[in-house]
Amino acid sequence: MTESKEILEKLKSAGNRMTQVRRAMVEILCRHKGPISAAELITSLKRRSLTVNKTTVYRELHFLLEKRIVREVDLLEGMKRYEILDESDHHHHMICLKCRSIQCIEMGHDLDEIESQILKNHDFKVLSHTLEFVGLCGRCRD
Amino acid sequence: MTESKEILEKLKSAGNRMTQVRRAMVEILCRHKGPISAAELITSLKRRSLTVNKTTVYRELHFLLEKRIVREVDLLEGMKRYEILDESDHHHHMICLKCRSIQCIEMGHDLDEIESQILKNHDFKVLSHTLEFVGLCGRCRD
DNA sequence: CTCCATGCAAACACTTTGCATCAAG
DNA sequence: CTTGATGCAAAGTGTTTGCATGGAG
Repeated sequence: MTESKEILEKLKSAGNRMTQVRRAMVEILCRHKGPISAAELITSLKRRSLTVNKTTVYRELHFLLEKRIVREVDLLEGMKRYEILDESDHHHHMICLKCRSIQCIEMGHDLDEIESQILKNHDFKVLSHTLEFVGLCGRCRD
Repeated sequence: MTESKEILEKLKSAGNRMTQVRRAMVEILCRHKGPISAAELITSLKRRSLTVNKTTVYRELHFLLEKRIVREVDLLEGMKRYEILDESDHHHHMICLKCRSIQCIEMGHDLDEIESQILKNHDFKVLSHTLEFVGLCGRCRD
């Protein structure tokens, strides 16, 4: 789990304002396992007695996106999800068709070989990829 | 390129009505390389002097989806794309960041090994996956 | 003639924008 | 005090629904 304190320090020392919403959102994003949606963030904030307008949440997410604190994840649900961006932690997701649970899965550099092949064979320089696995988790297969 | 004639025959002999819109949409989907959006379909139809309401296009796409003629593709653009579903043609996409072009890339069963590892190590049965490569095509790298 | 297909308007879900107000530093 | 953060209402975008009409078989 990435430390929210570190991130907040970094933002502060870069001259960004430290507001209640910003602090709370970074903390929630750090604690939450798996990517979280704007709506879920609002619920989480409310649980901390912080009633925040959706506009503010979306704007803060854009801010964190721009600062490369979070990254956007699209799991084909018709909405975006966000998770802390940690360059050293390359992972993908497993989405259960039944219970809709989302687990992360470490992947290392399994696609590096494929991506260098793509450059050779297709003259296309891969900068990033999205890879999500859809299926059934153990509990839902019983 | 999948033959639209075949698909239309199949649909007809299964007792489905053959309308101008259905015929045209299947043809466009077959001819178009790479996944196409609802809006692009409407433009394509207009080029054939067929002015079709978006509702009709969405409904026809759902119909083709249900009949497993097409599949949905999400390239993180905020809208869905559709392409002819051909079980024997397992491919993914390369999306250029600059020109937004979409190329298909054959992939065979490169992820089978990873997916059986996932079942073993994470007790998660992968049924399908999404894999898209984002980067720069040859022309845009010059 | 019987249904499925279609168009239109309106609703929907998620996200963004404009503008006035608020609060961090 | 200054500027970035916030709330609210409205607009935007992609998609879906309800309902009446139209056309394939």
